[in-house]
Amino acid sequence: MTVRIDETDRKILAELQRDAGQSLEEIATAVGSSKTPVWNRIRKLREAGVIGQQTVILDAEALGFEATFFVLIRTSAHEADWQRQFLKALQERPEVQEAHRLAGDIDYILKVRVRNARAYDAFYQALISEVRVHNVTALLSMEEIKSTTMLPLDG
Amino acid sequence: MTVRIDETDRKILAELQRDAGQSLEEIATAVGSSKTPVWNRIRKLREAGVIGQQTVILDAEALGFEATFFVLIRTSAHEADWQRQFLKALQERPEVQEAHRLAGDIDYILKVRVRNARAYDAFYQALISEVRVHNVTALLSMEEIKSTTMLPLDG
DNA sequence: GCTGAAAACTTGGGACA
DNA sequence: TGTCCCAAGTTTTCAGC
Repeated sequence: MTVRIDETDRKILAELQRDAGQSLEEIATAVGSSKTPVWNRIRKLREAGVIGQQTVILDAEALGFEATFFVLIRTSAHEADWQRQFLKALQERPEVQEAHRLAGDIDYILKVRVRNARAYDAFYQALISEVRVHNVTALLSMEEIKSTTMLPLDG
Repeated sequence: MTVRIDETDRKILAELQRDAGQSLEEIATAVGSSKTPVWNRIRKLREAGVIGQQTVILDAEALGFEATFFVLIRTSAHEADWQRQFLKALQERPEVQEAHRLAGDIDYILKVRVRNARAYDAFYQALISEVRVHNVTALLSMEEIKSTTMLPLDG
């Protein structure tokens, strides 16, 4: 499960994060190695699960997803059964882009991407009808200042 | 700037989101078309900026990024100059994966990914020394329940 | 705006230092 | 482990429908 990752692996991962569409040769040049060794490292990192999904970042606004909400949830129900149901509800709803269980006062935070405020309300009503929650605060994003999936691997 | 996107475009985008490493032929089959038309559509969508960065999702924990914080920021400074400086600070810090300006009571939310709690503290100290903020609440993630960049394009 | 095919490039793997 | 090289497959362009 744990993989030993050296400097070259880290450089390869940084290149792949930056642009996964590059040819093997470009990556090899960028990291100062050549095709076969780079290819073997990539294969190993993929097998180890360090490299996951290869995807494309789409322009959410251009596709009509104009509202992003961060939802802070407090609950009084802490039983295993409630939690299982809540997790299942989140996994099933594609408008939930992120969900984290938190330490402290607030129990969960969600990032919810929807077409408009009405679509958020529909989501909210569906959620609270499926699972009991104690208190919900929705924070509406006015402007996405920054959004990246890149990890800083160069340090 | 605005592109007309039809059903076929939407299917292509959904396929690319799901797996950007597929061959043109696989995508063409999946959407019920053939290589050349699919290729022309992809090119147009790329030019229009609907398709952005092509990347790879890495396993943050395997790479030693073990702490995620959501940071809620209230400020009393609403001058353009302060805002410019704050935005610049966020853009420059690679540990900030998301930053949104919010409507209402809380002014900004950040998602910050760091190696450990000490690294978060270093980030926090650096941030408050660069820009004046009124009130900061950090929410520590205990568990990433869900994380995706995919938009639900099938509806 | 599609089909089909040709040209250029890329991948994935084998033989060898 | 890395370098060189090849066959198979893929991308990109283009003429014709």
